[in-house]
Amino acid sequence: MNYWLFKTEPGCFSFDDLKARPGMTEAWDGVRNFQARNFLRDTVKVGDRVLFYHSNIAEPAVVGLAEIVRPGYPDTTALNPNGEHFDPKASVDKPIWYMVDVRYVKPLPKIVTLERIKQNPLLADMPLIKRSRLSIQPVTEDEWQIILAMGGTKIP
DNA sequence: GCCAACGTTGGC
DNA sequence: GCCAACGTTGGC
Repeated sequence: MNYWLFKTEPGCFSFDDLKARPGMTEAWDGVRNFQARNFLRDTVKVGDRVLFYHSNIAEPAVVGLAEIVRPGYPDTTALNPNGEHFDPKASVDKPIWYMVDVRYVKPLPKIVTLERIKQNPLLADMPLIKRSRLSIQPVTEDEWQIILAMGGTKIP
């Protein structure tokens, strides 16, 4: 069991967007960073837990929990020349980019803002603090427990 | 909207 | 393979 933090811009795809599809899963596509790609392709497994983080807004925060329901598979949005995630170097044989499928689990009763995370010395090693641009980040079990506690919930 | 951080590209 | 230029991310 691994824990992750997935970042998204809510104007593009928000936690409510995921919630709005009850019983369905969503493909986490469009990741175009090699380190994040490696996590999606090699490390993310079915059943892994995900902190859903909203970035690039006035109050960036972990807002809810999700779960991996399908491990890494080729991101076909890279093959669509009309899509915004098109990569001319990608092909069916060499997809380059990967995505996973996630499902909505539940919101945090109290969102955990970046500000609160930065104030907690136990969370100082999170990539969110020092490598804020990485969009798929591993989270330790301790960090997971702390953030859930700060969010007013327990392991789902 | 600004700008620092930093990942990627491409010339050499 | 180095490194300057460039583009993007994301907090503020």
